[in-house]
Amino acid sequence: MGRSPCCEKAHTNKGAWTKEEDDRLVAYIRAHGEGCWRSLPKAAGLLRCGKSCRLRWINYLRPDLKRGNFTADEDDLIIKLHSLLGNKWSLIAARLPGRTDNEIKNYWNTHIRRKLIGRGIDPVTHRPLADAASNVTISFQPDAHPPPPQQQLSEAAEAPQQQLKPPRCPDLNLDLCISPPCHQEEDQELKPVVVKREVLQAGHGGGLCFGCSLGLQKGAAGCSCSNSHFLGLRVGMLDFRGLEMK
DNA sequence: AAGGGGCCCAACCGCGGGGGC
DNA sequence: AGCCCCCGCGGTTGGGCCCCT
Repeated sequence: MGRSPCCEKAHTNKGAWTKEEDDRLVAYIRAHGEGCWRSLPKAAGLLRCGKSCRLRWINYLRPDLKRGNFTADEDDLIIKLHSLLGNKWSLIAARLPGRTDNEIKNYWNTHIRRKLIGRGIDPVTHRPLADAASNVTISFQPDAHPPPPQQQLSEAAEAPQQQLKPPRCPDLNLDLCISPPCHQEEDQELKPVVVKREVLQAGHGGGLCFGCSLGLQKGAAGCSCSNSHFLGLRVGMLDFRGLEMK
Protein backbone atom coordinates (compact mmCIF):
# COMPACT_ATOMS: atom_id res chain seq x y z
CA MET A 1 0.00 0.00 0.00
CA GLY A 2 1.05 3.57 -0.48
CA ARG A 3 3.93 5.04 -2.28
CA SER A 4 6.94 2.89 -2.85
CA PRO A 5 10.11 4.20 -1.22
CA CYS A 6 12.36 6.16 -3.52
CA CYS A 7 15.24 3.88 -2.70
CA GLU A 8 16.38 1.04 -0.50
CA LYS A 9 16.81 3.04 2.67
CA ALA A 10 18.55 0.29 4.56
CA HIS A 11 21.56 0.43 2.28
CA THR A 12 21.95 4.13 1.70
CA ASN A 13 24.00 6.75 3.44
CA LYS A 14 22.32 9.79 4.89
CA GLY A 15 23.52 13.09 6.20
CA ALA A 16 26.41 15.20 5.05
CA TRP A 17 28.22 14.24 1.89
CA THR A 18 31.88 13.33 2.01
CA LYS A 19 34.50 14.64 -0.38
CA GLU A 20 34.78 11.21 -1.93
CA GLU A 21 31.05 11.00 -2.56
CA ASP A 22 31.11 14.45 -4.12
CA ASP A 23 33.98 13.45 -6.37
CA ARG A 24 32.24 10.29 -7.46
CA LEU A 25 29.04 12.14 -8.25
CA VAL A 26 30.78 14.91 -10.16
CA ALA A 27 32.90 12.44 -12.10
CA TYR A 28 29.90 10.36 -13.05
CA ILE A 29 27.80 13.31 -14.18
CA ARG A 30 30.70 14.74 -16.16
CA ALA A 31 31.07 11.43 -17.93
CA HIS A 32 27.42 10.55 -18.43
CA GLY A 33 25.44 13.72 -17.89
CA GLU A 34 22.42 14.27 -15.71
CA GLY A 35 19.37 12.10 -15.87
CA CYS A 36 17.88 8.91 -14.47
CA TRP A 37 18.64 9.83 -10.90
CA ARG A 38 17.17 6.61 -9.60
CA SER A 39 19.78 4.46 -11.29
CA LEU A 40 22.63 6.96 -10.96
CA PRO A 41 23.77 6.04 -7.43
CA LYS A 42 24.29 2.41 -8.31
CA ALA A 43 26.00 3.25 -11.58
CA ALA A 44 28.24 5.80 -9.86
CA GLY A 45 29.01 3.50 -6.97
CA LEU A 46 27.30 5.68 -4.41
CA LEU A 47 25.36 4.46 -1.41
CA ARG A 48 22.87 7.29 -1.74
CA CYS A 49 19.35 7.50 -3.03
CA GLY A 50 18.77 9.20 -6.36
CA LYS A 51 16.97 12.09 -4.79
CA SER A 52 19.89 12.77 -2.53
CA CYS A 53 22.28 12.73 -5.49
CA ARG A 54 20.08 15.08 -7.48
CA LEU A 55 19.80 17.49 -4.58
CA ARG A 56 23.53 17.44 -3.92
CA TRP A 57 24.29 18.12 -7.57
CA ILE A 58 21.71 20.85 -8.07
CA ASN A 59 22.27 22.67 -4.82
CA TYR A 60 25.98 22.29 -4.32
CA LEU A 61 28.06 20.63 -7.02
CA ARG A 62 26.73 22.15 -10.22
CA PRO A 63 29.54 24.11 -11.87
CA ASP A 64 27.38 27.11 -12.75
CA LEU A 65 26.44 27.93 -9.19
CA LYS A 66 27.24 31.46 -8.16
CA ARG A 67 27.39 31.00 -4.39
CA GLY A 68 28.43 33.81 -2.11
CA ASN A 69 26.34 36.63 -0.74
CA PHE A 70 23.23 37.88 -2.45
CA THR A 71 23.52 41.35 -3.93
CA ALA A 72 21.09 44.14 -3.19
CA ASP A 73 19.72 43.76 -6.70
CA GLU A 74 19.13 40.07 -6.14
CA ASP A 75 17.41 40.90 -2.86
CA ASP A 76 15.06 43.29 -4.58
CA LEU A 77 14.42 40.91 -7.41
CA ILE A 78 13.61 38.06 -5.05
CA ILE A 79 11.15 40.26 -3.19
CA LYS A 80 9.48 41.34 -6.41
CA LEU A 81 9.28 37.82 -7.73
CA HIS A 82 7.98 36.49 -4.44
CA SER A 83 5.27 39.12 -4.41
CA LEU A 84 4.23 37.88 -7.83
CA LEU A 85 4.77 34.16 -7.54
CA GLY A 86 4.57 33.38 -3.85
CA ASN A 87 6.64 30.46 -2.58
CA LYS A 88 7.39 29.21 -6.07
CA TRP A 89 11.08 29.01 -5.34
CA SER A 90 11.92 27.10 -8.48
CA LEU A 91 10.32 29.79 -10.62
CA ILE A 92 12.13 32.48 -8.71
CA ALA A 93 15.41 30.60 -8.99
CA ALA A 94 14.90 30.27 -12.73
CA ARG A 95 15.22 34.05 -12.95
CA LEU A 96 18.33 34.25 -10.80
CA PRO A 97 21.22 32.70 -12.69
CA GLY A 98 23.52 30.69 -10.51
CA ARG A 99 21.10 30.52 -7.61
CA THR A 100 19.15 27.46 -6.53
CA ASP A 101 15.63 27.24 -5.24
CA ASN A 102 16.92 25.84 -1.96
CA GLU A 103 19.38 28.68 -1.59
CA ILE A 104 16.74 31.30 -2.31
CA LYS A 105 14.27 29.61 -0.01
CA ASN A 106 16.81 29.58 2.82
CA TYR A 107 17.82 33.15 2.11
CA TRP A 108 14.23 34.24 2.12
CA ASN A 109 13.48 32.55 5.41
CA THR A 110 16.61 33.76 7.16
CA HIS A 111 17.18 37.24 5.75
CA ILE A 112 14.46 38.72 3.61
CA ARG A 113 11.58 37.76 5.84
CA ARG A 114 13.21 39.55 8.71
CA LYS A 115 14.12 42.48 6.52
CA LEU A 116 10.55 42.91 5.35
CA ILE A 117 9.17 42.55 8.85
CA GLY A 118 11.65 45.19 9.94
CA ARG A 119 10.27 47.46 7.27
CA GLY A 120 6.77 46.80 8.51
CA ILE A 121 5.86 44.64 5.56
CA ASP A 122 4.18 41.28 5.86
CA PRO A 123 6.52 38.83 4.07
CA VAL A 124 3.60 36.60 3.15
CA THR A 125 1.20 39.15 1.74
CA HIS A 126 3.72 41.90 0.91
CA ARG A 127 1.34 44.36 2.48
CA PRO A 128 2.04 46.71 5.34
CA LEU A 129 1.71 44.83 8.60
CA ALA A 130 -0.54 47.53 10.00
CA ASP A 131 -2.63 47.67 6.89
CA ALA A 132 -6.18 47.64 8.17
CA ALA A 133 -7.90 49.48 5.38
CA SER A 134 -8.02 46.98 2.58
CA ASN A 135 -10.43 48.82 0.38
CA VAL A 136 -8.07 49.78 -2.41
CA THR A 137 -9.59 49.29 -5.79
CA ILE A 138 -7.34 48.14 -8.57
CA SER A 139 -8.59 48.78 -12.05
CA PHE A 140 -7.79 46.79 -15.13
CA GLN A 141 -6.34 48.47 -18.16
CA PRO A 142 -7.72 46.42 -20.97
CA ASP A 143 -6.49 48.80 -23.63
CA ALA A 144 -2.92 49.05 -22.47
CA HIS A 145 -1.85 45.65 -23.71
CA PRO A 146 -4.38 43.81 -25.79
CA PRO A 147 -3.22 40.24 -25.32
CA PRO A 148 -3.28 37.65 -28.05
CA PRO A 149 -6.40 35.49 -27.97
CA GLN A 150 -4.69 32.51 -26.40
CA GLN A 151 -3.47 34.59 -23.52
CA GLN A 152 -6.55 36.51 -22.65
CA LEU A 153 -7.58 35.88 -19.12
CA SER A 154 -11.21 35.07 -19.24
CA GLU A 155 -11.53 36.20 -15.67
CA ALA A 156 -10.48 39.67 -16.67
CA ALA A 157 -13.19 39.82 -19.24
CA GLU A 158 -15.75 38.39 -16.90
CA ALA A 159 -15.15 40.74 -14.02
CA PRO A 160 -13.38 43.82 -15.27
CA GLN A 161 -14.60 46.05 -12.50
CA GLN A 162 -14.34 43.69 -9.61
CA GLN A 163 -12.66 44.85 -6.47
CA LEU A 164 -9.33 43.22 -6.02
CA LYS A 165 -7.01 42.84 -3.10
CA PRO A 166 -4.90 45.90 -2.33
CA PRO A 167 -1.23 46.01 -3.16
CA ARG A 168 0.77 43.76 -0.90
CA CYS A 169 3.96 45.69 -1.32
CA PRO A 170 3.76 49.45 -1.18
CA ASP A 171 6.13 50.06 -4.05
CA LEU A 172 4.49 47.61 -6.37
CA ASN A 173 2.19 48.77 -9.06
CA LEU A 174 -0.71 46.39 -9.30
CA ASP A 175 -2.49 47.79 -12.27
CA LEU A 176 -3.45 44.75 -14.24
CA CYS A 177 -1.92 44.56 -17.64
CA ILE A 178 -0.39 41.28 -18.69
CA SER A 179 1.88 41.87 -21.61
CA PRO A 180 1.89 39.51 -24.54
CA PRO A 181 5.21 37.96 -25.33
CA CYS A 182 6.92 39.93 -27.99
CA HIS A 183 10.36 40.31 -29.56
CA GLN A 184 10.59 36.57 -29.54
CA GLU A 185 13.56 36.65 -31.81
CA GLU A 186 15.69 38.01 -29.01
CA ASP A 187 17.36 36.22 -26.14
CA GLN A 188 16.51 32.75 -27.20
CA GLU A 189 18.47 31.43 -24.26
CA LEU A 190 16.04 32.84 -21.79
CA LYS A 191 13.59 30.18 -20.82
CA PRO A 192 10.00 31.31 -20.62
CA VAL A 193 8.55 31.42 -17.20
CA VAL A 194 5.52 29.20 -17.19
CA VAL A 195 3.09 30.46 -14.64
CA LYS A 196 -0.08 28.64 -13.93
CA ARG A 197 -2.98 30.97 -13.87
CA GLU A 198 -3.80 29.94 -10.33
CA VAL A 199 -0.39 31.13 -9.22
CA LEU A 200 -1.17 34.62 -10.29
CA GLN A 201 -4.67 34.53 -8.92
CA ALA A 202 -4.25 32.69 -5.67
CA GLY A 203 -3.66 35.40 -3.17
CA HIS A 204 -1.62 37.54 -5.43
CA GLY A 205 -3.89 40.39 -6.19
CA GLY A 206 -5.50 39.05 -9.30
CA GLY A 207 -3.23 40.38 -12.01
CA LEU A 208 -0.18 42.45 -12.58
CA CYS A 209 1.94 44.14 -15.14
CA PHE A 210 5.09 42.11 -14.82
CA GLY A 211 7.27 44.73 -16.33
CA CYS A 212 6.10 47.48 -14.02
CA SER A 213 5.96 45.46 -10.88
CA LEU A 214 9.47 44.29 -11.50
CA GLY A 215 10.65 47.80 -12.05
CA LEU A 216 11.23 47.66 -15.77
CA GLN A 217 11.45 51.03 -17.34
CA LYS A 218 8.54 52.31 -19.25
CA GLY A 219 9.06 51.32 -22.80
CA ALA A 220 11.56 48.68 -21.88
CA ALA A 221 11.12 45.12 -22.96
CA GLY A 222 7.83 43.76 -21.80
CA CYS A 223 6.42 46.97 -20.43
CA SER A 224 4.79 49.80 -22.24
CA CYS A 225 1.87 50.40 -19.97
CA SER A 226 0.94 53.74 -18.50
CA ASN A 227 2.30 52.99 -15.07
CA SER A 228 4.31 55.79 -13.52
CA HIS A 229 5.82 53.92 -10.62
CA PHE A 230 9.19 53.03 -12.05
CA LEU A 231 11.37 51.93 -9.20
CA GLY A 232 14.81 52.14 -10.71
CA LEU A 233 15.53 48.49 -10.02
CA ARG A 234 18.14 47.02 -12.30
CA VAL A 235 16.91 43.73 -13.58
CA GLY A 236 19.02 43.17 -16.63
CA MET A 237 18.84 39.41 -16.50
CA LEU A 238 15.12 39.40 -16.16
CA ASP A 239 12.82 38.98 -19.07
CA PHE A 240 9.20 38.05 -18.97
CA ARG A 241 8.65 38.38 -22.67
CA GLY A 242 8.22 34.68 -22.91
CA LEU A 243 5.68 34.49 -20.14
CA GLU A 244 3.18 31.80 -20.76
CA MET A 245 -0.12 31.19 -19.10
CA LYS A 246 -1.38 27.69 -18.77
C1' DA B 1 37.09 30.13 28.83
C1' DA B 2 32.83 27.92 28.71
C1' DG B 3 28.24 27.11 27.66
C1' DG B 4 23.85 28.39 26.09
C1' DG B 5 21.00 30.25 22.60
C1' DG B 6 20.20 31.70 18.04
C1' DC B 7 21.25 31.52 13.25
C1' DC B 8 22.35 29.46 8.93
C1' DC B 9 22.20 26.16 5.45
C1' DA B 10 22.70 21.46 3.64
C1' DA B 11 19.95 17.69 3.46
C1' DC B 12 15.74 15.00 4.17
C1' DC B 13 10.81 13.99 3.67
C1' DG B 14 6.43 13.69 1.66
C1' DC B 15 3.55 14.95 -1.97
C1' DG B 16 1.95 16.19 -6.65
C1' DG B 17 2.40 16.04 -11.52
C1' DG B 18 3.82 14.20 -15.84
C1' DG B 19 4.70 10.58 -18.76
C1' DG B 20 4.99 5.82 -20.14
C1' DC B 21 2.84 1.45 -20.36
C1' DA C 1 -8.65 4.87 -18.53
C1' DG C 2 -6.02 3.61 -14.93
C1' DC C 3 -1.83 2.39 -12.79
C1' DC C 4 2.90 2.91 -11.75
C1' DC C 5 7.35 5.06 -11.84
C1' DC C 6 10.21 8.87 -11.63
C1' DC C 7 11.24 13.63 -11.14
C1' DG C 8 10.89 17.94 -9.10
C1' DC C 9 9.03 20.96 -5.66
C1' DG C 10 8.11 23.08 -1.15
C1' DG C 11 8.26 22.50 3.75
C1' DT C 12 10.89 20.99 7.52
C1' DT C 13 14.76 19.33 10.20
C1' DG C 14 19.09 19.01 12.45
C1' DG C 15 23.87 19.77 12.98
C1' DG C 16 27.50 23.00 12.94
C1' DC C 17 28.94 27.62 13.64
C1' DC C 18 28.87 32.08 15.77
C1' DC C 19 27.90 35.39 19.17
C1' DC C 20 26.72 36.91 23.60
C1' DT C 21 26.82 36.59 28.46
